[in-house]
Amino acid sequence: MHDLRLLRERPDLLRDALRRRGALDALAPTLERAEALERSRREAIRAAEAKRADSNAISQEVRRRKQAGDDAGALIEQGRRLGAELEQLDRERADAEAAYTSLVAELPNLLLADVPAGGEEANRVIRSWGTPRPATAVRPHWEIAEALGILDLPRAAKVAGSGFLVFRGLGARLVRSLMSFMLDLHTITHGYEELWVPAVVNRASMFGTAQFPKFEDEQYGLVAEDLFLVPTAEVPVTNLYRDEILEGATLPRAFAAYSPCFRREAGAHGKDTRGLLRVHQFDKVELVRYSTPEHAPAQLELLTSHAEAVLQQLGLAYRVVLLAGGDTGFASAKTYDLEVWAPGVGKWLEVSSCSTFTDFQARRANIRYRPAAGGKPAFVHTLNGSGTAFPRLIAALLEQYQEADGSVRVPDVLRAGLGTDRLG
RNA sequence: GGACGGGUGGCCGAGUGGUUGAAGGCACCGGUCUCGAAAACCGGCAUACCGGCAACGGUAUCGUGAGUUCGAAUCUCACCCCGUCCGCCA
Repeated sequence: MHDLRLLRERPDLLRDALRRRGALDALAPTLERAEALERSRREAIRAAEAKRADSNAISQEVRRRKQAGDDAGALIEQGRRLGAELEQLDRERADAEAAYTSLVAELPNLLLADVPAGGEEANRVIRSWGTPRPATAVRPHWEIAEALGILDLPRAAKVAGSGFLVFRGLGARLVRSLMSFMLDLHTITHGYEELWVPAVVNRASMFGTAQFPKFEDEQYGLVAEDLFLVPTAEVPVTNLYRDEILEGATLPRAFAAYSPCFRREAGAHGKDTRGLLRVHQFDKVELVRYSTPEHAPAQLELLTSHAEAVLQQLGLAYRVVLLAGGDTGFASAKTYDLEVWAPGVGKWLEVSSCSTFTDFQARRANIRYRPAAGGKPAFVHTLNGSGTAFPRLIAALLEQYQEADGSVRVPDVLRAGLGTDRLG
């Protein structure tokens, strides 16, 4: 959600962001309609409020006359007629406002100045870490996992459907170990507060983080309850402080939460369908930070470094990619993707996406802070990043650490949790 | 799932149809007093939108939404949430 005043006074900023997102052509008509709607909206508000003022004045006069013992019958009749007119004007106002806000809700966030224009091809690798294992003589992870008996895709498909997972034995224990490893790293070393949150959320939460209304068809819903399975812990964690005012002195605040994540992946049929690359339910430890506006850019760098630490401790080669405008998510103002090298499939796999949302989510969710220096409450900046998503990480681990004899070496930091230094 | 009670400003809390955006208190800000502080006292203190260069004016907001009424925090209905008791249950 944008500041409506900014929208009115600096439409050039929005146009620039849309251009860098490569969405200007697609959204220019929306923008023009919004600008036209804004005018009729204001006219409707003015008309309705003027009529309401008349109506209020009549009510006051009725009261005065009644107290004075005078007859108010004619006035009451006048008020009645005014009320009918008012109803009409109010309806027009409501229609104009609804049309305008629903249109504005479709506009993506502005972009920070250093986000490159263009689509995926304009993404920039900012830095790399580790030595990628050559993509030769390494089997893809689904073959390794099947051979080790730690993943049972056919039975997962039987009990739930394609795109769902059953880990078994050390595979299941690997998931559990990753959960502990990541949460310990972020809470003990990086200072995050650990949260355990609902796996379902309501509409207001989905709107707050901007999954709704634009991406409703990506979500699994519990129809009878009007609740939705979380696509990421970002939703419950960011909405934790919805409609609240935080003390400025308590910022920045940092939360780490494990949750299962559910995504319909509508429209992604046929892409990365094998193995662990794209599934409907996966596990993730999510990092969320609340910041004042001035510190948010630095907070994004810090958050990204915390997600990177996971990969470093696991000894996995990765690269940090600054997404171009066209690849940057709807609500994000700037995003770094962390891509881990998976030699078996010969691809860099996105295991984390670290973003700053400026005040875009905070407006929608009405999350404010009272500046420590005093002054009016202002919207916080929200940030989040995966730290990290499990399935693709597991794929990279299996492919990176497979030995010639078919077994898989376990990185040091997972040995205690797994109770072994070798799978197979 | 059933019965009853309740949701008012940053917080607590009055208010059951008419100058109530809403008493009072706390917190916060400014001042007087003081060497300084506390206390006491005085004053200030919601947000959003619309119009206006501005002073200022208007409108909305008492859980949410609809309704009754000339007029709703106050009456009606639905829903949400919290509490207490009962039932059920891992």
